[in-house]
Amino acid sequence: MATAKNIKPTESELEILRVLWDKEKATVREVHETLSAHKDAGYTTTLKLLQIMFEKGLVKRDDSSKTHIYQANVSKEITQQQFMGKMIHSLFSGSSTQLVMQALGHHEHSKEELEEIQQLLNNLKKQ
Amino acid sequence: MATAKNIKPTESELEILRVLWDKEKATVREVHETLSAHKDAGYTTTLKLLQIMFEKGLVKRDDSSKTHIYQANVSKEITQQQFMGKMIHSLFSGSSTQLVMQALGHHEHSKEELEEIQQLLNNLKKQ
DNA sequence: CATTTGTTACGATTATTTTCGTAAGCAATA
DNA sequence: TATTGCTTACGAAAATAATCGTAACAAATG
Repeated sequence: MATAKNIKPTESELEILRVLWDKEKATVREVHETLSAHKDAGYTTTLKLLQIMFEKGLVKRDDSSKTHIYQANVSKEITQQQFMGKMIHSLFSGSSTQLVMQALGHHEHSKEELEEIQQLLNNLKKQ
Repeated sequence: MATAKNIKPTESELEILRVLWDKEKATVREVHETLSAHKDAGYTTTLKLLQIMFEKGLVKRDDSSKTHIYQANVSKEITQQQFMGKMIHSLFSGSSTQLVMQALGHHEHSKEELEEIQQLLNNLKKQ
């Protein structure tokens, strides 16, 4: 089971993916140590989850040495898009504009960030 | 169990909330009929779900007549914010700006919509 | 009045997700 | 060599979510 397109990671799987996206490569222990900061589950729980994710193709691993080394097998960008799509559909009646307005209106954005958004907006308007 | 702040609706519950947000008030049958369009589950499944949601405070109901009339008890806006917050945290490293850019970049927006966003952006820049 | 139809209540089953306990193996080290 | 520590594998329990079957009842209808 090499690649896993359109497989939706569960909540816990997402937490692990976040660690892997951040670290690029990691052992079970490293992942578990990182998660431990704000969650408490046993080591074997993390291990099992990674094994399941491997089955699904969400991660790949190098098992050439005793201690396996894991790596994400789905990109952060694709996963973001997947979840965004789902969210737009289920909470914003399919309108990504509504979602954008919501996010803009209800969260803090620095001057620099607003400018960054303005740039992108300008580009889009040119089309 | 009157109000249910910070209770996260499940996938199925969200589907039902969508119907209720749209219809304002509805009987179990109406909800079920609507869902039937793109999902197939038995009538009692929808009923049970609505009963559970009532327990949790996600919906309220008028049971003065035999056929109960349900109504959402959490607003679409609050729910949107909840999910957005979760998403920003779990997939965009806490940056709502990144989320906005993603949504702007990867989805279609009409000229009118872009203008609408520009308006909001202008307002934000004034602060 | 008897029957059919539509409704709620609710226990129970099934499916999915999360968690953990235990076994087995290997490698470092006492 | 024996022990200790860290690792994977894996079955199974616990927790959560979704589904349905059946009973009970009331209102409409024949």
